[in-house]
Amino acid sequence: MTLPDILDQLRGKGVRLTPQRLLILNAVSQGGGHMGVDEVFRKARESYPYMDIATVYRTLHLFRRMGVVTEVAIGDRLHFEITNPDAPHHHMVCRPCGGAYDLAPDYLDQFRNTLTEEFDFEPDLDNFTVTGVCSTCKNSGADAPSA
Amino acid sequence: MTLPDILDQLRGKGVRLTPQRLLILNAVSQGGGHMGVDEVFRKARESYPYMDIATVYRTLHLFRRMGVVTEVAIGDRLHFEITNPDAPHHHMVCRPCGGAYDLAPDYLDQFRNTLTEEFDFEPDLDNFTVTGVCSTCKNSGADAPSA
DNA sequence: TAAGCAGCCGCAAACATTTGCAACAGAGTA
DNA sequence: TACTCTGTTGCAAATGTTTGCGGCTGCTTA
Repeated sequence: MTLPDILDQLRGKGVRLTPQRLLILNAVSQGGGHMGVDEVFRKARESYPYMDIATVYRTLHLFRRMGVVTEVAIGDRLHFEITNPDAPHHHMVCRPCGGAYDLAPDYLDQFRNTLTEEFDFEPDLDNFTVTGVCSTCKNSGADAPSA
Repeated sequence: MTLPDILDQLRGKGVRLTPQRLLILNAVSQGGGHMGVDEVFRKARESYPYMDIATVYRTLHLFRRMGVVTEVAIGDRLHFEITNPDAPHHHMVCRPCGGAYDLAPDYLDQFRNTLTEEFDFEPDLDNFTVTGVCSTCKNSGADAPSA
């Protein structure tokens, strides 16, 4: 999914492409991994100093609704990445170190089936995040209880 | 787990029992289900009009750290319930209607085992919430995409 | 290219939550 | 009971996020 593809997709849904939106999309796509809201804001403001933080929030939420970006909860803050429909994945976020790891979707398939079959509950598992403690932190004792 | 038991448990951990904390604990336990922060605040303020919202936040977070209450994310707001160690459970939260359903822990056991064995990642599945669409909302079309 | 409209932007205020600080109050000790 | 120490409270300010509103602009039609 390249940037031009994403722009076509947005245009197709009737989303107006403003300079602000292009800057925000660029910021997320160039950020590499998962970008925090303030990172996106600062990066976009480098090119356009009048950029408003409210616009960043509104635009990121719009992009999420449109499926263009995916949000990942890291700590108690939301981060965003470009959605890649060719390689959907979930996330494992390490509480002690804040690291985010990708998780292939099939690890959750069985869980999804169970909820659907047993409870007729359709879980939101397109974009799923599980927090915990990663191997590195576990071995360094970073999550040792303090009592 | 009765209230006196909880108080003993807190005292045992060296937590100071102030009138404000007792009121907040009472509010959560009398609320029945999952209480929002403002619900706890309003209920506690009925008995003590000087109750401060900051105290409510600080106390609920303290109780959570102590394992006395459990937090459940409903929508984008946190709710709290008294922890019941005899019947641990997870939650399914319906996005359209905000309903919260209990989920027995064994539905997640296999998922936990997989993450631990494959990735040496220790997930936080003591208090797990999965959002989605419940049976009722699914059948009434409450979550139908608006195109 | 010009005009019109729906939707977007920047601003400021509202809201939810967290934090710093000085005064206060449990709980232990004498 | 009086004293002391440490942790808690209420207040207010800071922070992160959302929303209302008037003016502006991308996009479409002619």
